[in-house]
Amino acid sequence: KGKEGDYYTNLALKIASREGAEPEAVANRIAGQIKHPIIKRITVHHPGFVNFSLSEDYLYEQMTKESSLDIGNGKKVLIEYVSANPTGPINVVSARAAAVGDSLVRLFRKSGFRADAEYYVNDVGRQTDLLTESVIQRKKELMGGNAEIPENGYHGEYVRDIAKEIIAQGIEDRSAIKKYSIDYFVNAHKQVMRDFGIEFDVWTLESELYKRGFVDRTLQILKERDLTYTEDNALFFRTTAFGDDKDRVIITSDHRNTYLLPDIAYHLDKLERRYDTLIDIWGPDHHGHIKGIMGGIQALGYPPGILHVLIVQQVKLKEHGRVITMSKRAGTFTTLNDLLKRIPRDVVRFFFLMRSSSQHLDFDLDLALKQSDENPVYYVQYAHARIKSIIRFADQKGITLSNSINTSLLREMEEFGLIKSVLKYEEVLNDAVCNREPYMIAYYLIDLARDFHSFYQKHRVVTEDIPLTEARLFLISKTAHTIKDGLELLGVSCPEEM
RNA sequence: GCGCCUGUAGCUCAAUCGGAUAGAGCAACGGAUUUCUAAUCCGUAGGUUAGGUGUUCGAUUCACCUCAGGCGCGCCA
Repeated sequence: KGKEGDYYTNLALKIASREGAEPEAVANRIAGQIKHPIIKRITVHHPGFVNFSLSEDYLYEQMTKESSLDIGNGKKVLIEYVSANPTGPINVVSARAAAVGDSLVRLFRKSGFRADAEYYVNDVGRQTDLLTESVIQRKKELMGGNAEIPENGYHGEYVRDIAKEIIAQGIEDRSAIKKYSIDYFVNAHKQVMRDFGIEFDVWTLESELYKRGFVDRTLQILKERDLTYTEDNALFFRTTAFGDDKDRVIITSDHRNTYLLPDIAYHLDKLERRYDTLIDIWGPDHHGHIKGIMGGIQALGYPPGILHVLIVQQVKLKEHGRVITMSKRAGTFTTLNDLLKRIPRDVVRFFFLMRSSSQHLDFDLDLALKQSDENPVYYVQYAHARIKSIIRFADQKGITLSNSINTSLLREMEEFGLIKSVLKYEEVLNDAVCNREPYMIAYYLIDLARDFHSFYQKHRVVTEDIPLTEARLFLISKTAHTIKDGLELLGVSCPEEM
């Protein structure tokens, strides 16, 4: 999009600088050589930009075509996200990752990929042991004893809730308590994901990877390829061979696996399921693990480019102009559950997707609660509801869309604005998928809604002029359809009336 | 100390591979509706892009330095 015209290129400036030529002369030569029916006008501007304006006939013609994007060619993509540990509730960063991940799955599917959504459950290891011990201590406390919560144990109120249930059900055995505690959270996570409108295709348990031998196989491969060594009684994986700044421990001196070994095994499992691309969505505290996993992928013989790790940045909750502090230690962090209790799902989704996921996000609770023009999600939804209302009105008048719409009756400035905005959708989809950034859709929808509202303010749709009415009805139904499609990609509902 | 993210209008954020006069929303101010939804529209104002140096036709964007905020640097996940 240029300052003038619909598209621009800086090609002349690039050529001129390489050839030592005069930019505007190059631009003029380019402009002089391009002739195409879809281009109405080409202009050259200082210092050497070439601007293209599309012809009206081309725009009219495009309006009558169904838009679709197929850049995936049926390639398989696996998007793994949230994967919160079954040792506590889902926090706001994971909630944001949930919104982003789900939207990406929808985006990839929309653009011709075969995309699966996956959730990984770390149901093995020290954290689950700590949870188990914390529950046992709370149980002891509830039965009249003193709780001795271990160092780095879990202090949240939910630990007490689990202990109560365990007492009520008479569960005594440690391993049974462990299973009960993990199941408690896995089920809770499944439920809150459903409440958030997200269905995962696959839930993979870490314990299953052990059972199916993936962890042993991974270790064997690393050893065979001479990528491990023992130091201080611990087994190291030579990640420095793949550009890491230090090697990583995979088996501790007291013979426990660190997270890294099963994580690499998990990626082996994913890769053997024959995906063309893997996408992992992680929180900001995990960026240090990228090199370890990338090293693992390469050690297993796969190109590093097959995996894309997206770091979703942190979320700051704000209320009454103040930041709500989250303290894990005190067990007072805000969860996705809490958020959904207070704020409509559509708003939570839209707010998380309104910003680039690689940027820090301020979540303003006061604004989210407002059902007014300050809240952009309603702005977009309202445009759709307004259009539907007009279509109902036209219907009452007996005007419905015929097969012979004359789109060339649309000649007003606001009409062209809206036409171009609608036609831009395909490009926006492409950008959003290629950049893996759903916020581009959200931005676009706000723009599209604005273009519609501007048009609406200036021109009446339903008039005595039937051919024009039909052309405008066609334009706005196309707009409504696009809004609905876009909101679906964000996982936001699209009401018929408001 | 090292690494990653961030710093753009009062606030929250855009700005495509380095491109044109840095754009939106909210807040502020001034207007608009006898007709299809005012959860709307139009206008005004608001900027040393944290600061500095460099690279070049051109820097919010790239490099280096300084300042400020966040996160990570465990044989936890």
